[in-house]
Amino acid sequence: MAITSRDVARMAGVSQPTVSRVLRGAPGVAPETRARVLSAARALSYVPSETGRSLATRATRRIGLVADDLTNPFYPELVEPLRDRLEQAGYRALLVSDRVDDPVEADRLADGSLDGVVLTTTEVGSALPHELVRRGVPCVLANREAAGLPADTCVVDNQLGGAQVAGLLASLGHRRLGAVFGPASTSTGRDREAGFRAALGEHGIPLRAELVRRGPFTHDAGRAAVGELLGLPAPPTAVFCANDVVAMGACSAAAALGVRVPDDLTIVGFDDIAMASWDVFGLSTVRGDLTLMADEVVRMLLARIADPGRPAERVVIAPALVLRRSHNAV
Amino acid sequence: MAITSRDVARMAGVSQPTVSRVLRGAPGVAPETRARVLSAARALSYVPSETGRSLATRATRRIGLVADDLTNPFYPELVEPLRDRLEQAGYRALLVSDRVDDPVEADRLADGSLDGVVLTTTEVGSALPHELVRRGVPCVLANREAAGLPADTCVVDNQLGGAQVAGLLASLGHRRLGAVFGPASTSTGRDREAGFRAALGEHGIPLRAELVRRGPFTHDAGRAAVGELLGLPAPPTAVFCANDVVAMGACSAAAALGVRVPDDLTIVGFDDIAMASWDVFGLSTVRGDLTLMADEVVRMLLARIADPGRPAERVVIAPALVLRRSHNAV
DNA sequence: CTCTCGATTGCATGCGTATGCAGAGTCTCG
DNA sequence: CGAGACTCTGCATACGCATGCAATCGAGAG
Repeated sequence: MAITSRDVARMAGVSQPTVSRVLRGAPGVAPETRARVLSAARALSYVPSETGRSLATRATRRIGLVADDLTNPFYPELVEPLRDRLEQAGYRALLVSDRVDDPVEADRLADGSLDGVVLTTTEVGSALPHELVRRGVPCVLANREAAGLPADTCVVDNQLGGAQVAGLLASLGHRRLGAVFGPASTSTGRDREAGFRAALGEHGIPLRAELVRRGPFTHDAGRAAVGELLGLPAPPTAVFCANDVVAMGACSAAAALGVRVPDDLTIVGFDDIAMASWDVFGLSTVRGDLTLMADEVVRMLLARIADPGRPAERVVIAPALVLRRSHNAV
Repeated sequence: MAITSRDVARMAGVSQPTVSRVLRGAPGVAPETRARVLSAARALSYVPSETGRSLATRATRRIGLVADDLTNPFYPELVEPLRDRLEQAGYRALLVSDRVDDPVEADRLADGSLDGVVLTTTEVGSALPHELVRRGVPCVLANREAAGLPADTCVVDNQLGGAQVAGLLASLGHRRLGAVFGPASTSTGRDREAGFRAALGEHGIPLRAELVRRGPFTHDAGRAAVGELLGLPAPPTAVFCANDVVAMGACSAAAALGVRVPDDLTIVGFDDIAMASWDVFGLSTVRGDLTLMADEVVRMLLARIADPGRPAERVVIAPALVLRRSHNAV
């Protein structure tokens, strides 16, 4: 059915291995032969079968990018530079969904169709990364980390980021703070909270339990949580949100209740996704350099593919406050 | 290195083909043998090689989803139901980037690593879909269509949607209309514009050239365009935007200039992405049922894989106005 | 003119799985 | 008790490409 290297060989009057050598640019082929093969290949629209090649070389030049929820705009923004870097390195990036609950997911990632995997939505208790490491699948954790896992990791310093927000709110004079933290099952949610709380403590600012909410990294969670906070008798003057999407939910809550941002309420997010800079939000937030993260992740992944036995690395990226218009002094 | 069916066979004391039969659930294997094989497979953490299987069966059970720009939230929302439906049908969905300019992209999609392709970001002049059809790669166009291409297609009735918006604005009494149309190189951009213009004509409402802008489907394009329109001596009272992201750019422009929505400016988008319902936007827009689109696309793709010679189908999905708070009567 | 060496190219085979076919038992029925 | 039917299982091979090794050819050296 499909055209194979044999068809090309027949047409060019050479053997199949010669076709293989020409198309891979292998040395030791006479220029005249090379030209004849290339011309035959073009005439037949021949495309080497990835399957055949993979079977023979035992490498697929494909990397799986595992992202749970693409409708969270953070992930496309992380996936994009990862894809670029991988492509530069001669690998194709394949986005696969993360059905953490599904035990066959590990099988799917370990079925030999991928040379490596980048996990971006690992949870603290996820079995997937352990499973992959156990099976010897080269694997890098990006964005989120898993405790006690000897795997290459690249994360933003979320604790420092949380502390930076605490410092900002303290310097603005806020004393009645609210927070919508992310899931404790994620290192991002946990670390941002820990850094925020610790730094608040250093500034001698309390964080009252009744002004703290917790939820998934979604707009609706932020909207519901901040809606509640704003309905309290003594609402907070500032809210730290687990990430930008949650912060936008906070903006929604404020908009719905007629609360002005930043006049009546300071909102700070985390991630600095592209939307954060839209005028309707003008969100003050914390930025981690995802391009740098992609660089490091790809570097580590390629190193591990080349040498599966190398010790695991952990790269931490410094965050930076991005000050826009959603914060105000008291 | 990796565990193969031979290893399992050796451990279970059977032949390799028997292992293959057991793991595929083929009939004609004694229950006792089946149990021994399964136990050996489990003990060895054996996962059948997708590559070997693909080579033997000449099918990969993988479908490529081609989406140009995942940072446009519309695409994740289309990709998600597509992925679900494909998975239900026993296929894996692989998101691949669309480098339309790159001529090797067609090769990558036709290298035998995919059983079929869904194109979501086709442009009118794209060579890719023609190339795929020519090479016999089963292929469905979703969301956007390409003229004169005998390929299965599923689109929203964009002309009707544009007409519905025109009707809405007319009924609200708007007479000084602005528009930010999408690229003429996309069927969505072109058809929405055509339907809008035609219906305006029927209502006897002019669309002045100086109030029309055109640009890509991005926030920044909408922001810039509407910023210009609002700066005119006689700005429009309503703007129809090519899609929701552009409409959100319009919201940004209004916010930046202190123009109130909908009091001073009516904004209508297209697509009804999830963000459109956020309180900060409350965007009135046009909805196409992407779940239905995914159903139809997958149905057509599977039918074509089963019978490559079948005639091409074209399914059109009816749009519906979604009225929120970004529109107002004059 | 013969020998050696290098440049090309073909041969044979392996990668891991699926499958048609044959062979070995087992069972049943006459 | 024998034969045909049926159930299992193994054998052989194909899928498309890559690669080690041998073979061939030509050219330059001696």
